[in-house]
Amino acid sequence: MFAERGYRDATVREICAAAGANIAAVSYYFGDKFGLYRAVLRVAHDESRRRHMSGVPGDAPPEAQLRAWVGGFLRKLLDPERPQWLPRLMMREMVEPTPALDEVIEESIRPQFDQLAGIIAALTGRRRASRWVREEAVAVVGQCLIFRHCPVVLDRMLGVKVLSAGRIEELADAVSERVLRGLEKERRGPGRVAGRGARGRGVRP
Amino acid sequence: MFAERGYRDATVREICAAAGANIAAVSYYFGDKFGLYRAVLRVAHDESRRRHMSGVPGDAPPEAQLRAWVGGFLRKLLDPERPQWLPRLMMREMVEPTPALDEVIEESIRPQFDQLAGIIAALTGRRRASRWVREEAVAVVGQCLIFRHCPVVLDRMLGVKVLSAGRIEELADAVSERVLRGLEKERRGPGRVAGRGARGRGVRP
DNA sequence: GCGTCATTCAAACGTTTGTTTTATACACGC
DNA sequence: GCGTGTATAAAACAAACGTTTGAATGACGC
Repeated sequence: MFAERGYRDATVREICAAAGANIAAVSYYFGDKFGLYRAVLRVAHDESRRRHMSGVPGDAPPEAQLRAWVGGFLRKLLDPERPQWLPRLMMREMVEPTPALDEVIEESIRPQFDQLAGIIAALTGRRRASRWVREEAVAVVGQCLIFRHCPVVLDRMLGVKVLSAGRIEELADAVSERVLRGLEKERRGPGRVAGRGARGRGVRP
Repeated sequence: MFAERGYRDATVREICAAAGANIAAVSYYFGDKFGLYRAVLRVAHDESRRRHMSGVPGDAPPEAQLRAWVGGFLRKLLDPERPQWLPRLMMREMVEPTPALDEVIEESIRPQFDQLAGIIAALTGRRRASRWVREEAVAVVGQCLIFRHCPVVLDRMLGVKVLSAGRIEELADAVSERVLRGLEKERRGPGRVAGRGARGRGVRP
């Protein structure tokens, strides 16, 4: 409910009603409403970390790694079959930061971002910590986040429901191919498979 | 105040106090709180449209148009010298849509988006309304929006303050160059009367 | 001067909010 | 059985919210 309606709009009465608990329970167990929110946030990115860290094979060519990373990220953001409140809660925390944001950044966002930067570094032969690589990574993240950030607007601009389950892998293909096209000139020899390296790995349902 | 604290958290009493007006004025002039919000939203994107529509020269080469569009968009989002509440308000409306979102989409977002799609169409020779062009446009928007969406996180990931005034043009350069790199293969020559219609081989399967 | 209208103001209204209180039910050691 | 500590329940609490009321103010035409 915090994810869906925001901290302020989610009332303890509704939360307790949905949980089948008494209103006084939140004060009894968490001190106050914000204590409950912090607890929710904690289990949120515990869950998030456990789910995502797997899935990007370290020995595959970097093109495939990029496709796998984008796919994992988009599934985490959009897959209707997994709890949507996880990414929604983090989105909210970014747009409207509470004192709890720092913890989310260090424990959940940075490791994932560094992983992506590593893949781009491997693709281009540049240093993972370089400004250029990190800005490219930001561009990749931006292309993914917009789908979670304003799906309603995108549905209207594209004329389709982006959030539908089948579309996710298509989106991941499109994003990673676009990124690879953009990096074409910078790509170094070994893994060079003319953009096809990333294909065919999709876990289509 | 709606932009800074959200519709719900901004109270009528605070707004009226800051405006030097009486509390009953909002009921008298706007009907209720939401009427006031809609009025604010209206002047917001009136202002927004007036400011942005200028500046993208229609007769320049499409590469320059793209750079101008991105620059204008990023300045609108980030320039600390112009009122920040404008883009913040729209961001909020996207993340947490109210019944007023429809109006914002049609009157403010869509014209701007179509303008970008037109530029990409001119760059690649594809139809402005095609799915491919519109998805490329979404990618451009995504790369820009992320800077307004979660500046705090980006500062931490990049190790610099992205919002500083001097950086905006650098960012615009980086984004438009990255996009042009990604469209390289699709670009048609500067002699721009080349064949109309769908350019043979689609990238999409 | 006077009535009329639009506007402003302080006060009050009825809800809803997060939180606290008070009472009750249950489990366990002795 | 009994006291003790823990968990749940319903009710009450004060504060804050959006909104309404009714009186006061001022300008204007006649």
